[in-house]
Amino acid sequence: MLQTHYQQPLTAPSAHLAQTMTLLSLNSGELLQKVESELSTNPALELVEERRCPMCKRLLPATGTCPICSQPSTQDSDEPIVFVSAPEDFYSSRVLSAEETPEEPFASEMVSLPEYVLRQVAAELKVDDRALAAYLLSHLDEDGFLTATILDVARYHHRLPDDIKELIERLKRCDPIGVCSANPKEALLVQLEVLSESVEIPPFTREIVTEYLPKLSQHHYAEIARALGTTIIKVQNAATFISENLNPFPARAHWGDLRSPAAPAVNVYHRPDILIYHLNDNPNNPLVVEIIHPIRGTLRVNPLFKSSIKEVEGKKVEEWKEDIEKASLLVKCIQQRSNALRLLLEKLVVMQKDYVLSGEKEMQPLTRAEIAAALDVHESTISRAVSGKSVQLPNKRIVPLSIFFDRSLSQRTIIKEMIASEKRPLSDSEIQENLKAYGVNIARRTVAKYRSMEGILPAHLRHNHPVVAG
DNA sequence: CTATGGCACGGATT
DNA sequence: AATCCGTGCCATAG
Repeated sequence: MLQTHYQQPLTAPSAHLAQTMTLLSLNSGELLQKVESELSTNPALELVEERRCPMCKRLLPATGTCPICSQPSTQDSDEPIVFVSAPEDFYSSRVLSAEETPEEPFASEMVSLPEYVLRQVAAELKVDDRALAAYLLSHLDEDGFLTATILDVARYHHRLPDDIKELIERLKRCDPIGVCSANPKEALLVQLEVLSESVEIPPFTREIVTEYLPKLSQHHYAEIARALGTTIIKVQNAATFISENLNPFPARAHWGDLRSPAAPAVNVYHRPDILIYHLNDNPNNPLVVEIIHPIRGTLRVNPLFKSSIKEVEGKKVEEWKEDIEKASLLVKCIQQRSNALRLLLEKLVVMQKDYVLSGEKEMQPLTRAEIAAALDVHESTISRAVSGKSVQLPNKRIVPLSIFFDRSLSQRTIIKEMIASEKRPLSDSEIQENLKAYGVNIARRTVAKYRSMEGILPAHLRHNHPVVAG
C-alpha cells in the first residue's frame, strides 16, 4: 500500500477553478516564469528564504521536517512506494527542488535546451550578439528547429540578415549539433560537416542529404543510385551511416530512447517535472516520487503587507486588498496544482509500477479516462495535468508523462526486441504470428505501423545485424 | 505471388 | 468536437 499523507479534494471553489486549471497545465519551467512575473508585479507576494534539511540538504517547507529523512526508510519494507509532497498547511507548497540543488548530481545538470546551448557560446559572443542568440534560442520548437524567419528577426532586432545568418551558423555547431537549423536537411548537413573532421564519411552521403532526402526517407535506394550513377550498395551504406550517426531532429535524441550516437550527452535538455527514484538510488529501498516545484524558497502572502493594510489611506485599500487576494489565490492554486499532480502520480505509479521498475515491456494499456474515474475528477483535468510534463524514471531516463498512457509501447518494445535478436529478417506477418505467444493479437498492418514508429526498416531491407555505431 | 506502404473509415479517446 | 489509433482494402514494388 502507499502512504498518503494528506487527503484533499481535487476540486476547488469556483473562483480558484479557472486559475487552477491554467496552472495545472503548466510544466515546472512555465510555472516558474509565471511565478516570477507575478512576483515582480504583485507587492503582496513574497518569496522567503529557503530552508534546507540539515541531513540531506533538500529544500524544506516553511514549517515541518524533511519528508525524506524523517521516513523510516530502509526498515520499512512494507511500504514499497513513498510519496513526497506538500504538507497541508504548507501554503507555499514547496515540495522538493531538483533544480538548483547542486548536491544532487543529476539535478544540477538539468538545463533547458536554449540555456544549454547558450552557455556554450555566450562566453565568446559580444553582448548584443548574446541577446540575439538568446532570442533565437527561445524560438526553437521541440525538435530544435528555429521557428522564426531570419528576416523577421532582423527587423525585430535591427540587425543585418547576414549577421544573423552568421550567428545561426555558430549555434548550429553547438552540442545538439544542428540545433537552430531551419529543417532536417540543414541539421543533417551540419552534422555531416562536423563529423567529417573526425570520421570517414561514406561517398555520396552529402549528395544524398542535399538532393534526395525525400527519396531516402521512402527508402527508394535504387532510384537514388540511378540518379547518382552509383550502386545500390553504396547508397545503402550511406543510408546506414546516416541513420546510425546523424539525427535529423537535433533536440529529439535526448528525449526518448533514441540514443544519440557520437556524444551520448545524457538527457539533460529538459527538466523533468516529476522524479521517481529509489531512495539513495538503492534498488532495495522504497520508491520515492517527487513532484518538482521550481521555485527556490517559499512563496507566500507577505504578512507585513497584510498587517500594514490597516494603516493605508482609503483609496489604496482597495488596491491592496486586490493584491492580497491575487497573491493568496496564486499561492493556493499552486498548492492545488501540486496536490493534483501528486494524486495523479500516486495512481499512475501504482498502476504502472512494473513499467517504472522493469521497463517498457511492462507498460499497461491505460487511458486518462480510467484515471479520471478512479480519482473522481473530470477527464480534462487529467489531460491538463499530463500535457507537457515529463518524468525522470529510476533508470534516469526522462520521458514525457504521457508515456504512461501509451497503449502500444509494450507491443512496440517486444517487436523491437524480436527484431534485434532475429536470425533472419522476419516479415511483418511472421512477427504478428510470434506476437501471439506473448498474448498480443494485432493485425499485420499494425505490426508494420509499430515497426515504422520505431524506425525499423522492412524485412527485405534489413540484412543481418545492423552496423554498430562507434 | 508476397510483403509493405498509403488512404481512409469507424470507433475510442481526449 | 477534435484527434488518435487500429485495421481493412488496394496499389505497388520486388
